[in-house]
Amino acid sequence: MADQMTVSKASGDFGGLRMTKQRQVVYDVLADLGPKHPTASEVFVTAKERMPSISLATVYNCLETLTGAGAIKQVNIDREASRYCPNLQPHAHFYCTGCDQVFDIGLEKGADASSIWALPSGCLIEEMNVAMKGVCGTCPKCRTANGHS
Amino acid sequence: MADQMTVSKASGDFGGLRMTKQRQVVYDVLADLGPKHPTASEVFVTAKERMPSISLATVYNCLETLTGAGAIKQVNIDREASRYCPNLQPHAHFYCTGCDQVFDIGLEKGADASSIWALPSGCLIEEMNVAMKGVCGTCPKCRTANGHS
DNA sequence: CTAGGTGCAAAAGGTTTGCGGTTAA
DNA sequence: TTAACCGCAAACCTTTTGCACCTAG
Repeated sequence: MADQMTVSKASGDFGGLRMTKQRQVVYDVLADLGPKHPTASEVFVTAKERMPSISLATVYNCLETLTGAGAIKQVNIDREASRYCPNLQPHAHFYCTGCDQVFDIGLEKGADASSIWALPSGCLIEEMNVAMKGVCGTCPKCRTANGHS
Repeated sequence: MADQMTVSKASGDFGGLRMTKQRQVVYDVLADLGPKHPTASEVFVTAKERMPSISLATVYNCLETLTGAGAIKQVNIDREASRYCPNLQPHAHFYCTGCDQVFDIGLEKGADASSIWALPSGCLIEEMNVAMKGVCGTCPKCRTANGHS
């Protein structure tokens, strides 16, 4: 049972990052929207409901800062707008073309995402990004797409 | 020994695709620039040397069409401009921050890129994209970056 | 108090599109 | 012949930036 208390990380605890109200709101929105993997614009919409004065540029700035601080992750799928993800575990992203949603996909027990690749010796991976596309087969739209009438 | 005669794929053989001079030039440029993983702009520069009348929009259109036909692959690393790749084998891309190059990374013998992920049952992968970032450790710049004076 | 963050508006960069003329099949 | 494609320029969308004001520490 993973910790569900991610609604509001203790203020001022992002590795010495100066915690402004805007950054807190942006982080909280992302934690609340959690598995929706919202884009910057989508974060902006919800953030503006909670803090009407916030600007889109600030949302971008906050997302970049939080990403740099390692508090969140940026997710790029194709050329679409970046999405953001509060899940810090190593995982892949699966974009379902049926329901237009993004799912986090964890590693199989004991699996290692880098050992399957024939890396030239000396290569040092600092970051790996795995994005999949397909149909999830469980959502209503996908069942239809899969021919379950 | 893989077939190296990729300089110019027989005209009109991209799965029934209408083969225009522009598409042929774009494909040839990509095949020639091969492992450089050029961006659309870079393809445009070389294509224009061979066919001065070609336009950037056409290069984009051709790259998109060729990608759709499965003749080439589009490679997205972070938010940078898309790169294109004539290598149709399953492989990952490694971007070296030291020498600013992109390398193709093949799978280890017998490895399977999807089986390491704990996919919900019913999930059907149609496409997988693996991008890594780091230092390759072999180019001069990387050796410097790695502290080899 | 002040370094750093914010809001705004404008710019940048990559990519797509609309349209009249052109061309492969 | 003609549906599909090209070249051009303008539009589009996401993201970044410059600058004056504001605020957390």
